[in-house]
Amino acid sequence: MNVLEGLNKAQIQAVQSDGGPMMVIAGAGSGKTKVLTHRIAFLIENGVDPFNILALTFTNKAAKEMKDRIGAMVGPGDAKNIWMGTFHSIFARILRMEHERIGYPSNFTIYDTQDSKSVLKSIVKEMSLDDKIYKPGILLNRISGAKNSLISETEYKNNVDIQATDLSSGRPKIGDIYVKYQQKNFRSSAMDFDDLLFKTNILLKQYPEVLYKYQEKFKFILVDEYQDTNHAQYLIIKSLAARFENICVVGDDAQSIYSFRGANIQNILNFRRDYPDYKLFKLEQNYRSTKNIVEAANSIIRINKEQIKKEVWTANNSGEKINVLKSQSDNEEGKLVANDIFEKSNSINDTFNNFAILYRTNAQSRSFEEALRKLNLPYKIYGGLSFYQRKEIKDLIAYFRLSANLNDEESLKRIINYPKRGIGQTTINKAIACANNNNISLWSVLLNPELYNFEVNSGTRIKINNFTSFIQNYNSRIFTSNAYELSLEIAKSTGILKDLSNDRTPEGIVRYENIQELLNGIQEFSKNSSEENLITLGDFLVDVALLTDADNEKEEDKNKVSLMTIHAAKGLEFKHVYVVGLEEDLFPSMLSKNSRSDLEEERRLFYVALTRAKVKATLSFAVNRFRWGNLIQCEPSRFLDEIDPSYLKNVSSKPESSFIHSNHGSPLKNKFFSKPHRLKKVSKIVEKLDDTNHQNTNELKIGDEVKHERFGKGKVIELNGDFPNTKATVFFASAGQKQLLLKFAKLQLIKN
DNA sequence: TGCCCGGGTGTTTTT
DNA sequence: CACCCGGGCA
Repeated sequence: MNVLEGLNKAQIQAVQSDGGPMMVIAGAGSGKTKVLTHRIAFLIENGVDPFNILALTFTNKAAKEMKDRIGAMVGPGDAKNIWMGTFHSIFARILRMEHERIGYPSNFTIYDTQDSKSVLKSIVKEMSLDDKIYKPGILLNRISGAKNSLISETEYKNNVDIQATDLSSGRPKIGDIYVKYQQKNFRSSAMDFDDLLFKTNILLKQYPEVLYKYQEKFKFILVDEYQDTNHAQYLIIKSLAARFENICVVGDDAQSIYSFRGANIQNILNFRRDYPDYKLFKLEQNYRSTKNIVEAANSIIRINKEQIKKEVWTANNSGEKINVLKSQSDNEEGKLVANDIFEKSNSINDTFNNFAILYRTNAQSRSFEEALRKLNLPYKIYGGLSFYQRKEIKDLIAYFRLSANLNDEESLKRIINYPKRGIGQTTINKAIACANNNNISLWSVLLNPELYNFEVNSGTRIKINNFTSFIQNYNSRIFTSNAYELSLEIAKSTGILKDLSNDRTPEGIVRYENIQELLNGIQEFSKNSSEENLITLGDFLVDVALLTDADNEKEEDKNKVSLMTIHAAKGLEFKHVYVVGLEEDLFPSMLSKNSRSDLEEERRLFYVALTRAKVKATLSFAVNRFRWGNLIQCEPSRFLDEIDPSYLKNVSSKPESSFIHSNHGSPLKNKFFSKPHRLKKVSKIVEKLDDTNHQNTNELKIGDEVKHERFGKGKVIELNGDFPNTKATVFFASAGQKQLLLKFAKLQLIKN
């Protein structure tokens, strides 16, 4: 197959561009993935060794799909040799290979968010701090933010600004917690998600020979969804690409929706600065959606101030106008949407997998589930509690994890008394205290109590010995036995299987089935295992923490209505999309309304939601909704006002032919359009924010003290260029010298 | 040590 | 409303 076949002119130019730095700004539905896959195929066909290609994606699923598509073009053998995956999985792999340099064993455990929070919780307890103030979520956010800005625990404690921030928020001990958190994880031979990126940075910075090795290896680097990379990821790419500068980044600033995770538009600006001779490609033709959808989406995104200019257009038909559904309650919203799907799937004979319901928060799924179930429509919820986060799954995997890494304290605590074996909390707490005092792993304490002054009575001692000795047995086999055989044996002999099969409640049966499913998954994983090529449980564990639900889609889920958050829908497309819960304080979220940039991110999120639709988009909002257990009144989302009304049908509170009773159905025609005062209010706010923005830009001078959302306090040392492209060089206490384009950077003037 | 009940509390989004 | 945690009791 010709790798240029079926591409338009702009796509061809990007695909066959020479090496060197290049950036592809790709509008929604413009064939971004196509360009990326074809470019990789193009490189291989032109003699680039697949082993020299590094392709970083946002999800494992995207990586797998891209690999398949490339395999179809250049052959599966070549495709298999490309290093393709998420940042986290690729660099976990490299860290395991280079583990000696960072002082970790190669079999380190990757802690997921639950594990990390649990570690923090025990630290707060050990330090006797108030757990109402030091909440694990808040702590993890702070630590995660620090790591993503490459601030180590020592730097964190020494940074005056950070300390001042923590003091003023009433949490001066976060630095000490960060220190303990790193110590404890190290003792457990464990890394959290952020460590994978942080330590990769350290590795590449401290060991030039390692950096050199991977620079030589990854001669061609491609990054998907570049708008959603964070600072730590940016630095990794930058250093790896520094030698050959064959770097190709693909993204769309209008679809940047992960700033809460540290993603920053700054990375796109940095790209221009880092590679001044870069080539820019813009993909602006949308192949996915109807004119109505594309133009409605354009009318929304235009309102944002922070964006790179582009004109997304389509040659597709106009299509149907966007429908707006109004309901009296969240339950009625569920019924209305389910009913609409029911009718449509009948009348135009579209299968259920062509329908998606997209919402802002996971908690909204309930009313849609109920309504779909009542109509007997098959559906699948993505996200929420992932398969791998279920208690029973985590329990069994904890046995595997502990067997692979005896130092893993979180796993040990989880299963030392599950199923019950008479080792209680008091005993465990005592052992943990000894581990802390001696700065040694919990496992070592259990193994040699007398060495670390761990006093237990002889009965408990025997129980502990039983436990450690059978774990040691698994430990000796985890890298040498067939994965399925050992996992089955562990599930049986620990009593987990029996324990669960005794529980005949509906939930208990589901739990049992989940365990079976996990075991089946492991069987599938190790089906090609043989004497020469043994596939072990250790192999399975390597990045089980990095797997998500989307990674193991099952055959029977193929024809179902999809329910998911908009974040989870990124990169996907459906013929019929329902964007629901369009109410103020829900979408846009209450928490986003204080800052202009957060609100713009919500708007981008809405843009992403709308542009998932190929044929028909439907928007929905409810007038009343249950939140925190009581009924509250809701106002329609400002986003409904912001769409150019010429792309909308009128509001209806009734489906056309209704067999569900939607009583109280005064079809409030254009209710939200007919509220000019609200419109005015919104634009006033926009104006006001504009003013402050201009003020900053115009009045800023050298020597001014400013504050940046992410970098904190800093001093302006240089100003270049004329408004609106004024660029400031600012020295930040926390982040060092930065160049910022004032129209993008949110600088706040503190003192001049 | 284990289990059950009641109160208090909290919601964005995820690798 | 749903979950988690802690207290009280067996």
